[in-house]
Amino acid sequence: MSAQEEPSAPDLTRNQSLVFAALDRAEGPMSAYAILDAVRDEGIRAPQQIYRALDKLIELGMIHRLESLNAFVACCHPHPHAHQHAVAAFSICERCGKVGEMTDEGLIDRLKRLAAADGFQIRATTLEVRGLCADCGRT
Amino acid sequence: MSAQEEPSAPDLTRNQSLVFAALDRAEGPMSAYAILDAVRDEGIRAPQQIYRALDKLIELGMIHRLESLNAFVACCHPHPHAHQHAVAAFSICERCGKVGEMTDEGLIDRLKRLAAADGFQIRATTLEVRGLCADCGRT
DNA sequence: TATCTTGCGTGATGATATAACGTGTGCCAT
DNA sequence: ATGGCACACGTTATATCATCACGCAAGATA
Repeated sequence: MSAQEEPSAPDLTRNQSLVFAALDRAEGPMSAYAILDAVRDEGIRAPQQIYRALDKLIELGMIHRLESLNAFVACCHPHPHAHQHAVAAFSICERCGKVGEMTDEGLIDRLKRLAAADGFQIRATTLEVRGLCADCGRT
Repeated sequence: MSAQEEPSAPDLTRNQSLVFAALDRAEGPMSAYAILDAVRDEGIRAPQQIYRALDKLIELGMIHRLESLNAFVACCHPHPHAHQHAVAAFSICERCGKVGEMTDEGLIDRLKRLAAADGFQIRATTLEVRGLCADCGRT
């Protein structure tokens, strides 16, 4: 570990901050265009501005993309950036839309080994399950 | 298990057959519009016709959707339809585009348990890894 | 026959994502 | 200081992916 790690995320640009704030407020997944609507008042006008911010935030590990939803969520981890965060699995409730973020080192390990058996080197992982969350499962 | 299971897939409609054949020939993922281009000669003209066929083929388990690619692949399993097929994990090479289909019952089990710990009931699973395949990994 | 279901064909539209271009700003080696 | 570089920005246009809504036709079924 090297010396200076600010605990919070100071180095976001204005657009990146606005986009992250919108996602963070939402406490649920938002599409890029929903985010655009949410920040239009702050002077952002074009999809491209959103997508550029999203790319950066993903790179920083502050948000995740949900491929099966074409949407984005703020990462649930307490510390907003820096510090390696493990590959996450997402549970997406098809009834209420709530998204849970889960981590299981053993699961990831197993996946890595499965891929490695075919000589495949993993660079990124998408792990999403859809179904009913605890609340909705009670019917 | 009930009585009649034809070993092959006889009950596809014309459009469904054309779409499946295109995917099967390709031996790689195709977008819906790429499929459309591939079957335009056979009289198919509109996206809707493709998407309807894709929906049915997915329902039959003959093809898979790759969420992280917004594309589709023919299922690698020998038997084209009927007979329950396990949840699959896909490895997607970012260099050559090749897609591998892997299965690991233990992995799925672990995922199920992880979800169940939160009271989540799984109905569908997306499991895709991106990286370098064995060939491309040799640089 | 009357009705149901299922798939089809079509035109329009909605939703998601990127291309391509130029501008501005900070950095810093020359 | 000035020229080059890297990076984010703003904007227009366009590409790509997916669905809606309508009506028609054929086969099942009662």
